[in-house]
Amino acid sequence: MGENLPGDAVENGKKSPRTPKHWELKERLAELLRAVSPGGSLPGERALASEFGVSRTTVRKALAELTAEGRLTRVHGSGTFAGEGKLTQRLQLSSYTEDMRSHGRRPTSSLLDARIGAADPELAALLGIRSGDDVLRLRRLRRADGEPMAIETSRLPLPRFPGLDRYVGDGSLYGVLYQHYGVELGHAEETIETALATPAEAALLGNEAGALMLLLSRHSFDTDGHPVEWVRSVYRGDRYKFVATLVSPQSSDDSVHARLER
Amino acid sequence: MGENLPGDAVENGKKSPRTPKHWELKERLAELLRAVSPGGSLPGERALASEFGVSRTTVRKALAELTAEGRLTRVHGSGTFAGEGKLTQRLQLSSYTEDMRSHGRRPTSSLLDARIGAADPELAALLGIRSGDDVLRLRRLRRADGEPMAIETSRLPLPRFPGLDRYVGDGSLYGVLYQHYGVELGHAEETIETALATPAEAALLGNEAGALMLLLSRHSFDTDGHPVEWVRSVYRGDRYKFVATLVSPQSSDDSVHARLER
DNA sequence: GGACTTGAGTGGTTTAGACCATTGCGATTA
DNA sequence: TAATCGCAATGGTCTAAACCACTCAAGTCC
Repeated sequence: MGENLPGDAVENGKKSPRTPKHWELKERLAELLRAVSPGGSLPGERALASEFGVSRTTVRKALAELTAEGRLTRVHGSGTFAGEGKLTQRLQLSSYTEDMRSHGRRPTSSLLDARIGAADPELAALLGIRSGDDVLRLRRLRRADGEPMAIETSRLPLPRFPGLDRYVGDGSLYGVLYQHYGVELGHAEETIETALATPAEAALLGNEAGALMLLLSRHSFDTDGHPVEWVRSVYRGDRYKFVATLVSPQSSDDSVHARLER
Repeated sequence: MGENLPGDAVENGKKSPRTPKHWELKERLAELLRAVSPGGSLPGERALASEFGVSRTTVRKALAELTAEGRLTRVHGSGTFAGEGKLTQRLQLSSYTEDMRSHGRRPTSSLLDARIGAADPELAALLGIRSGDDVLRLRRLRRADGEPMAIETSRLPLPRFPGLDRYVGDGSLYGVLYQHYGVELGHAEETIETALATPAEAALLGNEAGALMLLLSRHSFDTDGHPVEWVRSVYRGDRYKFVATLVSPQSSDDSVHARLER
């Protein structure tokens, strides 16, 4: 369609619709992929390279993008398979466990390690303790139907929850906080951004190093407004999607439509 | 074709510390990068390759990841430069314009095109109209301090907003809806996931094809609960970060800590 | 039967080199 | 002076080839 781009970069009398080979190949593979049901296998890289008359490097670049988009799953030594789409996670102060169950998934969670260390100044400020105070660091691996989905690293202020390290396990952390300390969560501040998997994360997630990830940071407070935890979670970008329900800041006065202006 | 589901293998115990060269190089480059102020330049690919004794391909792979993380900016024909960190956008029913202003940024928005087309069944359902009804499609390019940040594609039901296509421009769409139709936004459902830039999007954003993107889909309703728009936005993953404030579903009864269980 | 070995096939990493496209600047020219 | 040209440097794409690491099943051995 005619796209008139006002003052944009369309000078150069010779505008080449430069389309890299690997991109064109990607679209042809996507086409080919539509005929494959989830879990089905694709030809090997070498076969694709000779079939489409390109080098294996180019095939790999196209496959890499399809993989990053979650449309392919690749298993070293085994093959390339059609992906299975994304799960969604509600952006609210609710339970991973419940969210997954409501999607008909079987959620599990395992504690990777629990360590006590000293808070640096930044972390101390976040947790409302003094620099150098003890902090409990928990790392959990979350799965859905047995498939690794996310790595969650929580940090909690031990001075506020003495003995907490003796209570934690594979079960509910929030349950422990409630039963032993009477603490309930009130609100949290959460940020979402993109990231790439580190080799260690990739190994745990059955993912590839450098894979697309969604990085969530959550700063939770109890019902009295005191900080409870600082959490950093990495979710597989090829399998996850977050959902939020947004509500208009106020009912109706003059300022509303100004605040909603776009 | 494969019958079994791949990718469920999770090893434990023996883990060869296999560290690819490009990853090790990436960390060394990150170190080198700390000594460079934002906007400063790095040596060329060929220079780095010979300096670190690796091939240019390996250098490019390391640089590609750093770029995807927003820590580098690369300009074809010019060089490689240190990045400038991410902006944040509040996840609420507020204005892009106001958000940017509150961060001291100068936001601008330009209308790329406005077209009228027929709704397919799915879109019609989302917008509360009949399949085949007219839909106004708006594409906007959003910038901060002149730098392209996002492409936003909105779709609105024309039967509900007759003549809307004559009112829209570079200005506030929500303002137009309020002034001409008395419509204010009530709530919206928003999903966030990762995506890769298409060549067209990349060209508009001054980005690279295949770059990391945050894909936002928003379904907005007015204060009466009627659908107003369906928006699909792609934000630069290397420059953007989203923030949400989460509130505990309800005050206090027995079910609360159960719902908060993790 | 059960445990082990082996090897073919797969994806993963790395190399060296060629060529293309864009940029920016210095030298040249009108 | 001002515009243009040329060219070197930069990043982008692509190839061909080698080797590594992992998987899986067929074959072998006890």
